[in-house]
Amino acid sequence: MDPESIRQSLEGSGLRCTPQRYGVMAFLMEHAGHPTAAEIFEAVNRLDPRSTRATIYNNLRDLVQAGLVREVAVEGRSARFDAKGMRHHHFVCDRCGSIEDVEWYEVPRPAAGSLGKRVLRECELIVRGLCTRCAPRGTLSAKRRRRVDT
Amino acid sequence: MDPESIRQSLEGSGLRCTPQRYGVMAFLMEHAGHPTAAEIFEAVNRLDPRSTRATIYNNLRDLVQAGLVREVAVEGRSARFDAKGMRHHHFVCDRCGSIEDVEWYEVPRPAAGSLGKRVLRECELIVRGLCTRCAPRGTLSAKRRRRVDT
DNA sequence: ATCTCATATTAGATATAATCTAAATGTTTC
DNA sequence: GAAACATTTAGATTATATCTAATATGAGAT
Ligand SMILES: [Mn+2]
Ligand SMILES: [Mn+2]
Ligand SMILES: [Zn+2]
Ligand SMILES: [Zn+2]
Repeated sequence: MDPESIRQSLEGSGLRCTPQRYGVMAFLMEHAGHPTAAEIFEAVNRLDPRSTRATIYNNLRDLVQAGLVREVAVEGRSARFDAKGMRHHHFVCDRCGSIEDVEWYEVPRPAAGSLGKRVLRECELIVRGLCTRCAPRGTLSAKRRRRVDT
Repeated sequence: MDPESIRQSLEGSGLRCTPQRYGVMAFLMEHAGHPTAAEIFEAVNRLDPRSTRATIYNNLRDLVQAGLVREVAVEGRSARFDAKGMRHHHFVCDRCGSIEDVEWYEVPRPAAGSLGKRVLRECELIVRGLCTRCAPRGTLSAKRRRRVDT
């Protein structure tokens, strides 16, 4: 990912380009795996400038507010994050819980009658099933939902 | 909601129909508002047999395992629950964060090519926008995402 | 290049949500 | 009614996220 373009998208959103913030943004752009704050913390600190937990959370909050990052809507304990690049849907594995991107396509909107006075902005999809790694092991025992390690 | 049918769905899933468990299930069936564990705790205890926090969580876990209840996939700190009655999609308000049901309809599946070897089970929709209460106030200031009280 | 100050980072404390523990209570089976 | 099993309970514990207020720093102004 182009370092200069990251700097520019940060500054274009009125955010200073600090090493810590840059690290979070760069990591999210390079990893479409929807990491948790803890995973981001560990990853960016494995390289250089040691960020604090608080800094990671602060930056995630700022990046979300700026519209560069979003928190992914999934069930489960900890928030997962996603650099907002190309629009896309999500696939969630019943067995291991991994979340993968699914190529964007327009989805038919609910009938006007069923929406009432609500103002609709977007329709996003959550596709569920078994991921490539879990599919072979059969459709049973989709219980544990334990995230297998990459 | 018919008390006897609740009892039956519990026992049909191999769960004993205790007052505490019944209370959780009945509350979820009567309130399509996707309450948190804390909200359920407070509500069922406002009536009679005082459940413990642990009991609420235990029963939610059991009900989810039994397939009678699901945890709703949304962003945010605490888990939200939903009695699995009729299939439906969800609407999430950008402004107040409220989650409402949207009448079910089949959604076109992703192209086979974009799914790869994944095994697809279901496609559910998250519709975003402004709820009936928030729509009049205009589309701006969709920032706070503070849940307004009912 | 240096100054300046709004912004950002930090360590640690605190808050909140969820789970665990082991003991007590309730229910079913024999 | 005793044994076996399921459920509830209070309280401790863990996990996740946020807050605080002291310090450091980046980027524009000079
Ligand atoms: Mn994604
Ligand atoms: Mn629902
Ligand atoms: Zn999987
Ligand atoms: Zn609203």
